[in-house]
Amino acid sequence: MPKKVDHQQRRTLIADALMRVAADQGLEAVSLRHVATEAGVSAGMVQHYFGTKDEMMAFALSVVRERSQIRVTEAVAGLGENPPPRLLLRTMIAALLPLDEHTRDDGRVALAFLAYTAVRPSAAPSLREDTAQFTAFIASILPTNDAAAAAGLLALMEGLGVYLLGGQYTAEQALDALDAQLDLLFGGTRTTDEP
Amino acid sequence: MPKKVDHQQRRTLIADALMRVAADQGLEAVSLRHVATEAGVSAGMVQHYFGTKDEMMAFALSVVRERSQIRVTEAVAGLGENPPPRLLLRTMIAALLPLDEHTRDDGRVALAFLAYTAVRPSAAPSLREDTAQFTAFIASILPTNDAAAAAGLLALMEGLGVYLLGGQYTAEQALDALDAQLDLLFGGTRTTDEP
DNA sequence: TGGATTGCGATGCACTCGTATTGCAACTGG
DNA sequence: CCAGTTGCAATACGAGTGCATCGCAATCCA
Repeated sequence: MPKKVDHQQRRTLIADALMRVAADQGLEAVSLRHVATEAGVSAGMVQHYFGTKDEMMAFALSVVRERSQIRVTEAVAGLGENPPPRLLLRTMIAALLPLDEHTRDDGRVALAFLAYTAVRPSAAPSLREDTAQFTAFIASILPTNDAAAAAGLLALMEGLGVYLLGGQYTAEQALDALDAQLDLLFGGTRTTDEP
Repeated sequence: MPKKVDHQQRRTLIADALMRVAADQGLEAVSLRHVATEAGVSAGMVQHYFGTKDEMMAFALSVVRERSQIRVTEAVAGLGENPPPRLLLRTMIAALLPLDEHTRDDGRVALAFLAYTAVRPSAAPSLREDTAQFTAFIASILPTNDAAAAAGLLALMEGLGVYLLGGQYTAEQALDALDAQLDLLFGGTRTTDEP
């Protein structure tokens, strides 16, 4: 077995390039050659690691999901053990919002994939599962234990993300809206040090 | 001046075809020839009415926005004069959600355009204005007059739309979440006849 | 009735696309 | 040391893209 090469590393390298292209030119600009150029490799190599374009897209989507997970767990890890529910929720949701220029890129890619999977339902189940898990978790720590309220909070997060990307809301406005919502859900008393 | 033809009608005919293509194959499948075939006309004619593809896209986007407006005003018109604020809000928001199979198509197109304009900011200002107007209106009829709460409600609507399209939420779940939110905003007493 | 002007179909052009195929260099296990 | 496997570059191909151009038919104003 000659030439040991880290396949996973190559694939994520390519996926990174794909996400860069998608972030500032849209998913429709993602082609084998574009991605290859962006990654600084030959088009043949991309083809070597991803037999087909759909495979490449699927992998990139999995990377996006994975990164979101990581962002959330990292943010939560900074809270120490047994954080108050409201702070926990706020931290998790804020971690998923495209608030700064860097996370905006990821958000754009995620939004592009959202529209992408809306038409190619092959990857939809996994996204559905993510959402279901998240709603269940939110409901479990909400004081009311209300499934509808949990679904609403998650939807609010998604909408904030969309409007942040579209430039309709500023980061401040989005966080204000989030905090106002948490006020509503947790009874109107602010328990965290928000500006 | 020969051959009087209703330009506007032709253009909306073509835009309709575009939206049909975009609804079930995605915006990336939208090409001059595809749209022409879907519309049952020649590719040359599409080119005749839209000098460039971007122009066609821009027009289609304007049609999408216009249709949303119409849907809302029609729904509101069915309420009679001076409807209670909560019912008014619920009606308007529900009219914008992709709740049935028919409005799902429109929603898919809107979502596709959302991702599209996230990368081509040329059409973003108009969307921004729509959102700003809507938030201002919502804030004006909310009992708390809270801008953040209004922004949150709108974001919640957008998120519900996204999740409805993705299949994460059913129509019932989405409406439950909306009603739960209105409960929160209007003080917890249901003033309308919801199931 | 006769230009003039418009509507629109047809064709061509220069690209880009995804994928299949080929060839070769590099490396490693025996 | 060399056979064999693997990594990767290059190329070719057919299909599809947006757009420019041409040509002709239909129509209206004079």
